[in-house]
Amino acid sequence: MNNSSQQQLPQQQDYQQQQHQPSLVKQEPQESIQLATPQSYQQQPFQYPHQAQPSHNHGQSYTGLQGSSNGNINSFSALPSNPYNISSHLMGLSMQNNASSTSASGLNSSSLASVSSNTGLISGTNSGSTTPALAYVSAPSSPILGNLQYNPSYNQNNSSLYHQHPHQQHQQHSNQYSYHNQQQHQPMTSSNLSSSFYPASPPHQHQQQQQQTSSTPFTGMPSTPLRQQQSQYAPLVPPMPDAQYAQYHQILGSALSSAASTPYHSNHSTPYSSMPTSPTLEYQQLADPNAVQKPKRRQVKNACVNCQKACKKCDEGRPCMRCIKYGLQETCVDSTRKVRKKGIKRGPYKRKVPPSQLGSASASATPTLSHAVLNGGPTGYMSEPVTALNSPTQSHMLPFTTSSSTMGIGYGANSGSSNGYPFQTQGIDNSYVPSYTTSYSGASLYSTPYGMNDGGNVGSSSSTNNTNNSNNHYSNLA
DNA sequence: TAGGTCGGACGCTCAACGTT
DNA sequence: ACGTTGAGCGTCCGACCTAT
Ligand SMILES: [Zn+2]
Ligand SMILES: [Zn+2]
Repeated sequence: MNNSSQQQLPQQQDYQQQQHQPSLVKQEPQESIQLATPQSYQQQPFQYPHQAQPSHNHGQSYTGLQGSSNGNINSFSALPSNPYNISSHLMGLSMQNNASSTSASGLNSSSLASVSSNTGLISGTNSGSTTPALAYVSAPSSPILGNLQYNPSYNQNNSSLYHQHPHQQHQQHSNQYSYHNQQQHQPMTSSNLSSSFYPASPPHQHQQQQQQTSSTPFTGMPSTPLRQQQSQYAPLVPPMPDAQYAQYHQILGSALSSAASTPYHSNHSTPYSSMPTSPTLEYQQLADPNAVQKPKRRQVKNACVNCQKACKKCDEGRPCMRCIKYGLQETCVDSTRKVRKKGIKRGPYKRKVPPSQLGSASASATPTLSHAVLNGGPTGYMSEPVTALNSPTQSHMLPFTTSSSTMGIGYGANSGSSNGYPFQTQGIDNSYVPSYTTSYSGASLYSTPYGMNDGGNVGSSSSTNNTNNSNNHYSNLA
């Protein structure tokens, strides 16, 4: 128990947007949580390629570690009655020790530590070193806490960000909440962040990464298999019984067997009404009813933090169906979104060519429809070859210019053109090279200076000065 | 069989562009 | 001023694995 850690809670909670958005930092009442003396978790040195960070940002210091070597750290003197949420108020302790970080006051100088409120997870990273680690602090009275856990999450430059979404990280300099739900957005406070530790998902240890090898940054993992440890708290939060689930949602039984299978709920605005067989898909009517196409997927504007981390379907309700199912209601809050950067020059736009000039290319679509043009896409765009049976039927608008203009042909566009290179090529082969076996990805085909991949996931923010990262999975945080 | 991970496909939004 | 383009960035499908 380290009193000092308690004292620092308040000041360390602003792990994330502290400097840029002070106002968003919510000072939550700190609870008396007693933490074991933080110890720098250095015993498991492992290294990861500096450059080759795993996609998905596994290494970001979402949850790093800080914990006693034996994992038995103490007690949460004030555990909430809610079995599913140990404490939504526990403060995240965060410290960092990297060059760019802000002051590292506190606990172990060498690490960034944080306490996951709802799980009691204490995490920290040692950005400067190669020994990030994560520990779960067991809370005796807690039904869901496990014990020491090593987290492969390593940290990159931005270790200062606690439980932050990769995409958000790259923009820490302009941290702002999404224009989307500003009023709903909550600062990444402990309660909110804690949610970022997805109880139902133990620390992310992707198998492949661990056992592997070159591709894995976690080659030097501790001898103890993470998976083994995970099992201890596998369901950190046991799924809520269906009955309860049903009650919660006020819907009848059978429909509740699983959130996935029965996404519909009156409280959830997401239109599930015409739900096809696929449980998690939401569909929209296609422009062409005759076309046998893959229905368009609908997304919620803002997934909750839990779903976001799990990369699972969320809905508009709060708590969302999924969180309800897993007893994560308390941490089901909207995830934050960054504000799109402005002032980015894009270069000249291509002009679409009228259908008539496209030859046989079928371009039936509405000319004015700029987005999600189905089948054939807008004029001047060619949809993927039919040969791509597996390929998404959504037309990935592959801009191809009929005119022999100098316009860049071949953006390796993906959705909406995410991966194209705006105007330059910088030596990169911009030509469009279809690779339809599965789905092509401009990113995979061409490496960009930014390691661009798809729109949002990897290196999306590429054009920014972001250092960072790569993907959008919150994994490690569990 | 259920649930966790996570690569990457796909969708949405909106500022930059272009045109009127 | 308004329509279009397409990049930024988010969601979440679905394959793969492990645990039960
Ligand atoms: Zn959700
Ligand atoms: Zn939720």
